[in-house]
Amino acid sequence: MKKILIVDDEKDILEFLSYNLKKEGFSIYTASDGSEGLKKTKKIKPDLIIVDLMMPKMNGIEMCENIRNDKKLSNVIILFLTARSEDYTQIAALDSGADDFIKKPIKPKLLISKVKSIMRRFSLNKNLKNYIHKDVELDIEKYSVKIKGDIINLARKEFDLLKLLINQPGKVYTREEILNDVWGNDIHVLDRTIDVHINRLRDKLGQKFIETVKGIGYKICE
Amino acid sequence: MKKILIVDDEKDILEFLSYNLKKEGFSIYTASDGSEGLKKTKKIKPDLIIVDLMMPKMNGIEMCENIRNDKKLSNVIILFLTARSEDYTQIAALDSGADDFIKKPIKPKLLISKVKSIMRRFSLNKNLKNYIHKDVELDIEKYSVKIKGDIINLARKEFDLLKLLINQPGKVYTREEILNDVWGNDIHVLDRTIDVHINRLRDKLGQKFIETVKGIGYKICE
DNA sequence: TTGAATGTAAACAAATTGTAAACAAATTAG
DNA sequence: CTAATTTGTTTACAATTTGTTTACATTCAA
Repeated sequence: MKKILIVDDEKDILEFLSYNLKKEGFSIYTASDGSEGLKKTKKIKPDLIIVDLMMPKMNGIEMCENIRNDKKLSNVIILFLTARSEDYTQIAALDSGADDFIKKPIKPKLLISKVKSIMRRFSLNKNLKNYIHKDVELDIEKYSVKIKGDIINLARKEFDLLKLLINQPGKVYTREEILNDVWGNDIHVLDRTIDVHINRLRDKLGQKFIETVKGIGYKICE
Repeated sequence: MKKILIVDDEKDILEFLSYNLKKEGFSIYTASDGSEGLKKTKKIKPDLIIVDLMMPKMNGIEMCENIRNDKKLSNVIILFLTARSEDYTQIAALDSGADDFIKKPIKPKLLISKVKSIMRRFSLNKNLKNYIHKDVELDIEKYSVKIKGDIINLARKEFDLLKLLINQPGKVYTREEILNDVWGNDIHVLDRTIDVHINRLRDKLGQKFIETVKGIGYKICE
């Protein structure tokens, strides 16, 4: 289910948006200012954020810039909510990395079709809790992996790596992507470390489960 | 360089938009109605299309639906140009697959930051583009190439080379262009290396897929 | 016909990856 | 707390793949 984080200091608006979007089957999370919004973004990893431009503590633009500078979060879609439609404000917001605007007063139908339209456009990141591909079954909450029903033991890094790859079987993940996602962008580790973990995963999952794309990276066989 | 196609029946607006976007370094193409717009979209493969909602022959929504239904074109960004901001119209347009709106009267600064913003957003996803030409299907994300549905294995340079050529079937790419694009302008490699890779591609894709233009370079047969 | 451009196979060079083992760090058990 | 165990990282080297050059054959247009 798609997760939407709504960030606004006006309670009325939070409730209004929550109600309308929940009806459409989205998972709704809320925050009442930019810094809380940023924290929740990191924690929840929503698919889309609706954020008001003017808020106390940290305004929408700052929050947006913060998110865009974090590689782990950079794929989230950001919609700005704005009472004013002054060009100056819009330009600053767009430059900070916002994807689109919703203008107040908010019209439910327009809101929903805008959200759906932009979601469709970016609908690549699944945030499922369990992944099943071929004989391999991955339970994120339990941190466990089964092959044909039998539980096998994976070390944490092996698990995280598998979790990333299994997200989109067939998609090639570059070593850079893997490092960013599994290790984080500020941790320094050699590329070859990935290869070693891939090797260990292969020992445990079978040699044919993960495929090498030479010069690029690794992917899970479809 | 990013290519933008502008579709509008009013000459003034075409010129106004062209002028402002050219200044920003975009390659601008124009069309004066939906059906011409659709033809040029297929030919030019722009990165972004700005299209007026109301036009003779084929209106913006029809054009948009046509483009979204064509697998080969489905990655283009579409911005609607609209005089009125009626909800009904907007919703209809969004359902047709538009990515955003620009309202008349157009303010240059706002237009440019909107275009840049959405370009930036989508350039993150540019790797998701797929190319299909004749029996050959190229999936950038999966780094895989299919011929009549069968996956074949290409080395990295072969893949990059094919990716370039298939971008515009029929267009002749000079060796210089190929070197710049596939190898980069600071890497020194003999021209003949290209010929060898072309030769290997032909072995894998069939002899008739890539055509030699003697004294100039190579192109993919239309 | 002739010469430059291209096709092509093979030789050679460079790069990438697999893998085992050593080493380091973190975690767990006692 | 310390030792044992597990997990994570680096390293070294072999195997393999990929990339480039070379040499000679062939083609095509002037």
